[in-house]
Amino acid sequence: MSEAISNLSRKEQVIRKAAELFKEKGYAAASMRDLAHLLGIEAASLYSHIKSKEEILRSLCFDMAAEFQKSLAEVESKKDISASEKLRNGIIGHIQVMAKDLTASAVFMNEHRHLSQPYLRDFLLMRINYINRFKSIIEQGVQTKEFKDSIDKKLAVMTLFSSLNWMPMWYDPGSAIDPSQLGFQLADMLVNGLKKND
Amino acid sequence: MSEAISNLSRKEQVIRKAAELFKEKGYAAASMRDLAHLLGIEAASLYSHIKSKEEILRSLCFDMAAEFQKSLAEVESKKDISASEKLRNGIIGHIQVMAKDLTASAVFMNEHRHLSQPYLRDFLLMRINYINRFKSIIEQGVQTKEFKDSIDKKLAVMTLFSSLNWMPMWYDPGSAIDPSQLGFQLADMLVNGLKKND
DNA sequence: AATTTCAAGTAACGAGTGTTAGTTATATAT
DNA sequence: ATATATAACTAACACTCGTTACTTGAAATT
Repeated sequence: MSEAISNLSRKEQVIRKAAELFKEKGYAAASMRDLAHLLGIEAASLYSHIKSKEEILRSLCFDMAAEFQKSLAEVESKKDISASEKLRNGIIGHIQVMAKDLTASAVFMNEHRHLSQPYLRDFLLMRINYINRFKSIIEQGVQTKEFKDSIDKKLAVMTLFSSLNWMPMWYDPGSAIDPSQLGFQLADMLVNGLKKND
Repeated sequence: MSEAISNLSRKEQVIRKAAELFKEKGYAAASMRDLAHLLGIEAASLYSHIKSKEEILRSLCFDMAAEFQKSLAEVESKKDISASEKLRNGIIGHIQVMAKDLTASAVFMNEHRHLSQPYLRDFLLMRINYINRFKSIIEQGVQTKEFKDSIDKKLAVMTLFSSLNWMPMWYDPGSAIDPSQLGFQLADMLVNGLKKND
């Protein structure tokens, strides 16, 4: 079935262009005719490759979610590691997943709310689960007294996620700082703060 | 002209409801018929109070922008204050402005891109200006050696803004932590980090 | 009591939406 | 050479969109 392969290839072209469009204009404001025009075809022709507009969004959101999941599971699997090291690795992993596809990451973050049920519910459950696993790492760090106990844990974890999730909106992959440095510095800033600690 | 006052009053009711709707569904996905239904009137009746859908968005975005502007100007006006104290005050001020209207803040952050030209251009220029003024505070802190010079300044300021700007998405005003504590802790976390510094 | 203002209503417009049905030209496989 | 699969096309559907023109009943002002 070599059809399947080449079909997938063209389908992925459509999905990637859609990601760019969704990132730029937002899912709701992006029309299928816009997307078709970007690809140089007619709107109806898109349906040779995809089932619906929302199928594109689903595929973008859930593929990213799976990659985040995988990255965090790998960090969690390593035993005998301090909480701050675990947190650092989690942050770096998250950044690396995003850096592999900044466009899809932006869609994942900003457009997931346009998923219909039951997909939206599933998505949000996965997301809460992911956040809670980071929260556990922070709580572990508080217990081992690596981290302050003065800071609200929900605040801490949401601040962390806010910082991570907005990265695709401003990060320029052609800039001086590369993704692995970015992850490292971001982790340092969140764990150690801006202030000199001497 | 008592008409102006009562008209403004009803107009503001419309705008506030619109803010809720825009926050929940996004500007593009929110229809004037949705908004009218929430207010218990017909869609066409909205136009007794507002000129267009986008006028609502403009008013939400630029009113918030003015408040942020005012808050930062006040912080900047205080002389003989360390960079970290200035940054802390800037963060607390920003959070307080947001906390006064979480719904409008969410729209300000997420929906401004649906402004048409030339409003979008104006908005983005104001925003860059605001960000750069925070960046100046950070640079000042690096010069006085309060802050590390190892961290990329763009990264630092964008991380800061990401944290601030996502707050309206998760903060529950009925929760244990109140807005002024939130601002204080957020500032502490970003300046000093999660780690204990002893 | 007469007039004006306010906030709503009805009806409809032109344009744009996602999507379907059915067709066709080109490239590939048999 | 023939059959198949791919990727496009045209035409159209039912629907929703923001908005305008005009009207109406109630409240406030004179």
